[in-house]
Amino acid sequence: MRILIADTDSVAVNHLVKVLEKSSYAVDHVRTADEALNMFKHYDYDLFITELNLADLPGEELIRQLRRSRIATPIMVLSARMDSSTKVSAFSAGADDYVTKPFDMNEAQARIQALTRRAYGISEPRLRVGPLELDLESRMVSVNGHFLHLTSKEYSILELLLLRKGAVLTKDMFLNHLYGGIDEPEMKIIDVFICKLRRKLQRFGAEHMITTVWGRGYILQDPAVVSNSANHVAPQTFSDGTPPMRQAG
Amino acid sequence: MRILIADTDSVAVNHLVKVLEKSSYAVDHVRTADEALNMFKHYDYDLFITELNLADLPGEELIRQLRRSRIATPIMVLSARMDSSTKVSAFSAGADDYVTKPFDMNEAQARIQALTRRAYGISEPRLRVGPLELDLESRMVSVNGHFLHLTSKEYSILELLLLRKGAVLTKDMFLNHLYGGIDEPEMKIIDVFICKLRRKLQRFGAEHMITTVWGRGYILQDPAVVSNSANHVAPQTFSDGTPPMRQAG
DNA sequence: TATCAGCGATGAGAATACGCATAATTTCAA
DNA sequence: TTGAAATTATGCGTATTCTCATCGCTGATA
Repeated sequence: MRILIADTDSVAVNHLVKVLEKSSYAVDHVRTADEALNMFKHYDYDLFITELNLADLPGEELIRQLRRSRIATPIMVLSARMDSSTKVSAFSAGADDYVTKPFDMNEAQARIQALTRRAYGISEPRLRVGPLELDLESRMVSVNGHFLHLTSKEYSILELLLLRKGAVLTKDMFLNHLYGGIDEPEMKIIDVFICKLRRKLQRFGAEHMITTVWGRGYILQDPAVVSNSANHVAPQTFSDGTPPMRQAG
Repeated sequence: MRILIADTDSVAVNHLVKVLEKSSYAVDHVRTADEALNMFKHYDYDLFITELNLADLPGEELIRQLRRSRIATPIMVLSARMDSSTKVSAFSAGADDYVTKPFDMNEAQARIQALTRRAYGISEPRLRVGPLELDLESRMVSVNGHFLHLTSKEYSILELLLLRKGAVLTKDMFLNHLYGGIDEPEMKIIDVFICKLRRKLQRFGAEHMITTVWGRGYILQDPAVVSNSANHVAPQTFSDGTPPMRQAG
C-alpha cells in the first residue's frame, strides 16, 4: 500500500506519517501541490491525503486536476475547516473523505483503511483460450480481434465451455446451464448449438477449438497448445489408441 | 440509485429520507436489523445507511454479517456516539463512513454521493462516453454540448447505463435501480424509457449509443470508439456481416 | 466389414423478445 | 382543485432466436 501525503509541516501530520509507516504503508510526504502532481506522474498511489491550504494551489483545485487527468486514487482531505460548504466543495471536486483537524489518530487510521480496502477488487472478468476471448460483463466474444455475434444460447454454451475449459462437458451439463431445470428441451439441441458455434468460430480462423468426445460430450481447448504438447492427451483412455476425438470441419 | 436506511424513527432520518427521495434516490426504510438483512436478500442496494442502536442487533454486528455474506454495498453509519473507539470498531466491522448525529444535510448528501460513486469505481462526479456527458451531482446531461431535458426516470436509466458502461444491463437491474419498495412496475416499461432516451439522444446526434442485446438487456457504448478499436466491443461492425443487435432509429 | 448408436448439418415453424405508438393513470405545481 | 407533465400500462406488427424433425455421415464394437 502506497500513500502520498501533501501537507505543510504540522506535528499531527508528521505523527500520522510515522504511524502509517509503522503499519507498513509506504508513505511519501510532499509540501506543495506541484510536488504532489509531480509524484503522481511517476508513481501509482493507493491513497492520497491532502490538506486544503497548500501554498501554491487550493486543495480543491489540486483534486480537480488529479481527477481530470484520470487519476482515480481515493483522496482524503485533512483540514481545520469545519464548515459544510467547504466539505461539500471538496467532495464535489472528487474527494472521498474529509477529516477535520485536530483528528483522532485511531479514527484517521480506520478511515484510511476503509478507503484503501475499497480501492481493490474491481477487475474485468475476461476469459481467454488461444485466439478466443470472452468478456463476462459485456457478454462480448472475440476471435483474433473480430467480434462475434452470438445469440443468447450460443453465448451461454461458449461461456460454460470457457469457464470449464479443458474439462469434458456432458450434454446434461449444458442443459442444466442453459435451462432452469424445468421444461428442458431435447438433448439433441446442444449439438445444434455446438454446430452453430463451431461455424462462427471457424469463420475467423478459430478451428478445432470445440472437440467432440464421443459418447461423452464436448471440450474446449486451444488447438495450438494441444498439438504441440505430446503429453496433453484426451481426458479418457482409449484402449486401441485410435484418435479419440473428431473434429468437425 | 437505490438506498436502504435502517433506523428507528428520528426526525432527522425521516427528513433525510425525504431529501433523498426528492433527489430521486429510491429509498427503502426499515427499522430493525432483521428487516435490513431480509431486504438485502431480495434487492441490490447502492448504499446502506444504518444507525448503531438497532433494537434487535448491534449495528457493528449487522455490518459484520453483511460483509460475511459478501455484500459489498458501501455502508455509512449514522450515530450520536462520537468516541473514537466506537468509530474504529464500526470501520473495522466493515463500514465505509461514519457520520455523527446531528448531521449537516449538505455534508451528508455529499458523503453519500462520494460513497456511491466510489462503489462504481468512479472518482469524479462527471461521467462521459463519447459525446455524452452526465453530471452525477447536478443530474445534468449533455450531448455534444447541448443539454437534454430528461425526466427523472429517464435520467436514472441513463445514469445506470453510464455507471456501468460496457456491461450488459438486464431489465431487472434497471427495475432494481429505479424503484424502491416492493411495488415495481412491469418490466416492459424499461423499453419504453429506453426508447424515449434513444430519441432524445438522437436529436442531438448521439445515435447508436444504447444497444440492444437480444434476450439480455441493453448496453451503452461509444459507437465511434467501438467501430475503430478492434480491442473493444463492436456491436455494429461485425465482420461476419450479420447485424448482431438491432438499433432503434 | 457390418451394424448401430451417436453426431453434424439444415431449414422451417413456433416461440419469444423487441420497438414504438398510444392510452390510461398518477403526480405535482399553480 | 385543476391542468400539464411524467409515469405506467397495453397492444400489435416485426425481428430474432429457439426447437425439432430429418437425413446423411462417423466412429465404436464385435
